[in-house]
Amino acid sequence: MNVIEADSVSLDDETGAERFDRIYCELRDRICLLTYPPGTVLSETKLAKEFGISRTPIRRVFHRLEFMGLVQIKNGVGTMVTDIDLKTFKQIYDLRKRLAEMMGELSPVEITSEHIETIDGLIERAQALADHKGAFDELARIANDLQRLLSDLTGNAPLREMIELMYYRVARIWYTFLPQFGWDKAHSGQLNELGEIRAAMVDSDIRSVGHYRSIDLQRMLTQLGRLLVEP
Amino acid sequence: MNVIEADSVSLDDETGAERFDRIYCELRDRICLLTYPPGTVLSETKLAKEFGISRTPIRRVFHRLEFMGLVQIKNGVGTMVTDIDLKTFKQIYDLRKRLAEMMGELSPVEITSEHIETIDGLIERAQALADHKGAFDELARIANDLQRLLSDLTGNAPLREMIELMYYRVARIWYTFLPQFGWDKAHSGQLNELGEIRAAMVDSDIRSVGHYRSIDLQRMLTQLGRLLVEP
DNA sequence: TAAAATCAACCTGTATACAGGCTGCGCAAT
DNA sequence: ATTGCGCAGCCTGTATACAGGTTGATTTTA
Repeated sequence: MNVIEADSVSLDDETGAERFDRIYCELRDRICLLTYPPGTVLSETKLAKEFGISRTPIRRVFHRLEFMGLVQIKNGVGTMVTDIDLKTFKQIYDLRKRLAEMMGELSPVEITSEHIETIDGLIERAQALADHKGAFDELARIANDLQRLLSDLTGNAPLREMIELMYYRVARIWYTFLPQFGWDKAHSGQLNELGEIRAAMVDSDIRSVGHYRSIDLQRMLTQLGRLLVEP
Repeated sequence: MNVIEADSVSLDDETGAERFDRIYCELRDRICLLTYPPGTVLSETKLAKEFGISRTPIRRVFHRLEFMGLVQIKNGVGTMVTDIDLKTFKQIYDLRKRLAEMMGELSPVEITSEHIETIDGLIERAQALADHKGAFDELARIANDLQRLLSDLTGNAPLREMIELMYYRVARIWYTFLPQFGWDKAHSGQLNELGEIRAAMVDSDIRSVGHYRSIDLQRMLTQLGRLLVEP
């Protein structure tokens, strides 16, 4: 009971902007983690009821998600989670590779011990998955958190916004392909990237951080291409 | 009277989405062409009256403009046209230089005779300004149209979106500085860029188009730096 | 039976009343 | 004269009724 009370009190305290962010992040994550897979129809009314508010603020969130490219709003039909064709997927990955390289070149920030601790935490979480074959959802969450860490290391604010935008636009598609790679490959691949990036971070070499990130995006594309050709 | 009738008929025919785009572009251009200079407070109610609609669709436009970084919405205060500090301005220009280079490298499109005709039209308009000292607004409109042409030449759709986003985010600031450069420098500079880009286009060399664009953005930064140091 | 019209049930879009936040003016107390 | 309070008038935020669009099942008709 106390927990519930404390929870509702903290919810009452939040401003309109904070609530907007909370609901926006919640829905974004549901889309990116495939709680709402591509094609899902979202209803303003139902979500308004779920969050205990009216349609108006939900509509605002929907329009932002549409701007991010995560949903498509159709009058009279509904708001649907978008899918991405392979051509666009590759275009975004090509772009992300370049943006990753730029991360270390445009106004880089100083790497602190906090950053190192954060990535150490991610590595620990990834290593802990060795005995949990098939925990793709935790793998995706770690990828989310790694992206957040890399955002912190991107000093050029507009560049950071774009990198995030492109990340969230394809995250769910990447997540869709993940199981097809097989658990071992996906798991070891993530551990590998985390290790490379950590090494670059302890050297305070943001340029290398971006470089490894770029390489890993290319690796993803290559593996995907192999997957699409062979079977 | 007939004109008014025809006008109102065409307005009645447009869908909600078309009206949204029309009003969005209208307000965006008013901001970029300094009809609403930075700091201007926009009122939902007044604009709703001006366009003959209710606050709701205007709010949608406002939220999009906020996402584009052109306005800031403050509860209880109003919706204000944003200003940009010099640090952010430089960050965006650094980013735009890189994006311009990428334009020719990521999935370039084929240059058609239509594209050539378009830039020839722009060059004509710019040359026609030789006898109109101080027509900075037409200079800005030509720059807008050039940006639109370059968008057409950008095959990578997400990259195109980003280039446009960053263009509109700083366009009004660039326009603010323009008169300080002096008419002759601003005018000849634009003619120069148009000529360079046209030459690259007739060679079907999009890579060079992007390169010249990048160079011109750097030139702008250099001139601005000189302006900020000397006086 | 097959095709066409109908309509009910859902969706988003719009208008509007009301709630809540911010600012600055004016008045009162010190 | 100055400081503080209160409130009017503006703003955006929210809830909600209604308008308009879309779809698909159902009924009607040839």
